[in-house]
Amino acid sequence: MTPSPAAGESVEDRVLDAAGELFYARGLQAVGMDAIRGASGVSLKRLYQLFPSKDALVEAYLRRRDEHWRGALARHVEAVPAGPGRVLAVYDRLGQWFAEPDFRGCAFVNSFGELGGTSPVVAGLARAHKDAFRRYVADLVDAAGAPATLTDPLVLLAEGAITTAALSGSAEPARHAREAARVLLDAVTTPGRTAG
Amino acid sequence: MTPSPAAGESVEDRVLDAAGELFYARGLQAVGMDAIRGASGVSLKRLYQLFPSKDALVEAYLRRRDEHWRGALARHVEAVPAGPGRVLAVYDRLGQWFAEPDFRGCAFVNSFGELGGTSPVVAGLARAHKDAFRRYVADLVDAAGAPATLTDPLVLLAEGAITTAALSGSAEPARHAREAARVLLDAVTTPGRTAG
DNA sequence: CAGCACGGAGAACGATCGTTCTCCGCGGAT
DNA sequence: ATCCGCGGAGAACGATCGTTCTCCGTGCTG
Repeated sequence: MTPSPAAGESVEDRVLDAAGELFYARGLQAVGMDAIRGASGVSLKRLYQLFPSKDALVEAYLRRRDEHWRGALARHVEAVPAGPGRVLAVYDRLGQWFAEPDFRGCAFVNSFGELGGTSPVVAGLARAHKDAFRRYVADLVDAAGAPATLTDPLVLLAEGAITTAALSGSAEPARHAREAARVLLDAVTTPGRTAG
Repeated sequence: MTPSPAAGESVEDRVLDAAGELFYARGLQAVGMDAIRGASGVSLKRLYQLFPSKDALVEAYLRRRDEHWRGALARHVEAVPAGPGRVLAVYDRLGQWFAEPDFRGCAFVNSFGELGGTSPVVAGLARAHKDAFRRYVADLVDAAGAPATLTDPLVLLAEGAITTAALSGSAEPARHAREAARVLLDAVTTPGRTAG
């Protein structure tokens, strides 16, 4: 039906690809609809036929980013054998991500910082993304036979690694988080003293 | 010299107080100079005499916030006896902060997410703030007699707690981070097995 | 070939924002 | 009492942006 001049992707995908790259690199408010038109090659008229407003495009961007990000994580994690190794694989995936040349932190944290105070939609999508990530880690912890109390510390390490990698421009935080996670897993497997 | 109608604070302080509250609550770009004029009661003409541009005001806001934030942390930490307890006191201070009614995450992370991709000044100030925090934690770790390798994991826990508390609207992450930090400190004090 | 619906390019419009300018009233000096 | 200069209120200006509209060329239908 609709001709696809670049590749086999639909016009909507081309728009979302271009918009996603720009939004992530420069921030939501800094990217105008005109820049998206230029990057996607889709006319303004068609843009507004596909998405009724910039807000709707931002929402679509965040929803798609959530899917893609969690999909890539799951694919990486599920390539390693079931067990505690899958928990550690989360940090390996983070390390891969941090090393990507255009990495600039978590799109949801960035969007929340920019618009979370004003836009309930953006705030809600960011919360939903983090909740889904936490649930995923909780499932991995459970499947590894580790106590559920480990979930929150492990999530905090991941979250801290993302922010620290973004600000410092280094992929090192992934290794630090992974090592700390291993210590936590060991500490709970081999109970030392539990001080008050 | 300059009359201070509200309290003993200078006009510059009144501006920075008002601008800081607005910038933090709504984001940098969402706050216009007119809103700052309204909130501070300082005329536009005087605003531009004190700060040559909005960018300069943003920079002054971030510099002052760095000072205040780290000052409050140091005051809290130094109220507890020297030793490992001071490391844990960091997370207690975070818990206090998270419970403040207008808490909305780290102002530097938020600003970086919004303008870090565009403004080298904002990116640099955010990096400097995080570096200073890391150095402070490193000093506490050192003073506690703990190995320096603990610094990075402890910082990741703190960073993750800040982000998670902001997104979830809960102060719980401070407790989780504190407990994980205690386990890490214990694990290194009482060496269990160190697997490869 | 004439008529027509569609889509693209980009102008137009209204709103907002950073920044500057104008106008006016007040307080101090002579 | 008159003049002067400072500061405030807010209009003005130029730029940008989201959104819509106009105009034109193109390809299909009879």
